[in-house]
Amino acid sequence: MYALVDGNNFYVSCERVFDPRLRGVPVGVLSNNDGCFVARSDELKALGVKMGQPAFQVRDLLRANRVKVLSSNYTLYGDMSGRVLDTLRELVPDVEPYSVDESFLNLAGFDHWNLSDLGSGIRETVRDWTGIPTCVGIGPTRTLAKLANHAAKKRLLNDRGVCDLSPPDIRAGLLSRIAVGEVWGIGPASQVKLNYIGIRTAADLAQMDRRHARDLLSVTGQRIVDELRGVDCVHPDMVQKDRKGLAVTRAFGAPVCERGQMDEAVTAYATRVAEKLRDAGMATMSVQTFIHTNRFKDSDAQYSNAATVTLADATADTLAIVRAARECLSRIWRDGYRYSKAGVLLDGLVKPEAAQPSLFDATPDKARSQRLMQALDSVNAAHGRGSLQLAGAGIPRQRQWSARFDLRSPRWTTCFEELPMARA
DNA sequence: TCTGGGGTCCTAGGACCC
DNA sequence: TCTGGGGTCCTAGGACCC
Repeated sequence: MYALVDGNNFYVSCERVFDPRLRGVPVGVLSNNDGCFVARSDELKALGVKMGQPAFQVRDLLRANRVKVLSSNYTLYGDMSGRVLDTLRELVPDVEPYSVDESFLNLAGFDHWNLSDLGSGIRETVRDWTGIPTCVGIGPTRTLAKLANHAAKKRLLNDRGVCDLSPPDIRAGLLSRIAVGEVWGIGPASQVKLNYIGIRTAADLAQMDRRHARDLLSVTGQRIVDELRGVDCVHPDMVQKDRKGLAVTRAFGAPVCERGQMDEAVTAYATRVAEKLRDAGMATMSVQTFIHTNRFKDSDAQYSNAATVTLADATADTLAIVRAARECLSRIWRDGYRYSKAGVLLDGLVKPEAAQPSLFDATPDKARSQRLMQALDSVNAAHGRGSLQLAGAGIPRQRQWSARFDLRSPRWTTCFEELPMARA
C-alpha cells in the first residue's frame, strides 16, 4: 500500500502559517514576475480564478473581493517543504518525495494498521508540527493513492481529509465517479482520445484492454491501466536517479532590446545554473541558450532561437559555462526585437568522476578550477547568493531585465533580518 | 502595461555505419 | 519501371507533471 500526502494549496498555506490575516480570506500566490496564479486558497478558487490564470485578466475581480495577492517566496516554500518531509520521516520509514508539496509513503509493514486512522494521525502530526494542512490518499499503487488523494481533497467519500481505497469494493465505486482526466498521467490530449472512444471515467480506463491502451497512449497508457487495476508498475520517475538536465529560464521584468542587457541576463542565468549543477554534484557536457520575444504580443515582430555548445570536457566551472552560454547567445542574437525571455539549459549531466576525459585535455588545470569554484561557493554560502559574481552579470540594482516580485512576503524562516517578531 | 519555471519520459525520424 | 537491409545513436518535439 501507498499513501500520498499532499499539502493543501501549499504556497498559500505556507504564507498563512506566518500571517494570520491571510486566514479565512481569498489569497493567491503569483508566479515569477508576478504573472500568473500558481496557488489559490479555497476562497479564491470559489471566486472562479483558475490555476495558471494571468493576474491582469482578473484585476477587477481581485480588487472587488479584496483578494490578498502575493509574489512567490520560493525560499519560504522550500524550507516549509523540508519541514513537512522531516515530519513524515519521523512517522513512516520509507518516504519518497515527489514534488515540493507531495510525498508518497510506502506503507509496507503497516498491514495490521487501520489505514484510515494512520492517515488521520499523519495529517494531525504534520499540522501540529508545521502548520501545514494536508490530505492523505491511500491505495495499492501510487496511481490509486493519487486518485484517493484527489477524492480526499474533493471530499468524495468523507470530509476527514483522508481517503482509503484499499478495500476493492470502495475502489470500484469511487473510480466510476471520477473523470478519466483526473487520473495521474492522463492530460488533455489523452483525455480527448479516450473520450472519443467512449472512455469517460477512471473505471472505464481501468477496464480498457491493455494492448489497446498501448496503441493509443504508448507504454505510459498501458502502465496507467495496470496501476488502476492494482498492479504496481513503479513509475520510472519515482526511482531516485541522477538528474539528467538543469535549467534556469526567466521572463524579463521589462522587454530587453539591447545586446548588453541580454549578455548580463545570460551571464546571470548561466552563473545560477552552474551553482545548481555543483550543488547537485554533477558536471555538464553541453550548454544551451535560448531567447525569444513575447508570443502573446501579435503587434511585436516575433523571433525565437536557441544554440547549443558541446564541451570537450565535462565541467561544473562557472567561467566555462558562462563562456559557452554567451557564445551561444552571440550565434542567435538579432538586433531589432523586443525579447521577453531567455534561458540557459544544461543537458547530459554526468558525475564528474565518471566523465570521460577529452583526448586533448581541454582543461589542463582542473584542480585550480575546482578550488576557484569552492571559494566562490563558500563566499556566497556565507554572505548570500550573488555576493561574489562575475562582472558580466551586471549590478543587481541596475538590472532592468530582472523579474518583479513586488508583493513578496518576508523570508520568515531562513533570513535573520526577516524572522517573525513575537511580543509577550 | 501585464501571460511562470523546471523537470521527466516516449516516439519518430534523420544521420550514420557496415 | 527499377533505386538493399538492418542496425545504432542522437535530437527535436509532444505530452505530462507540479
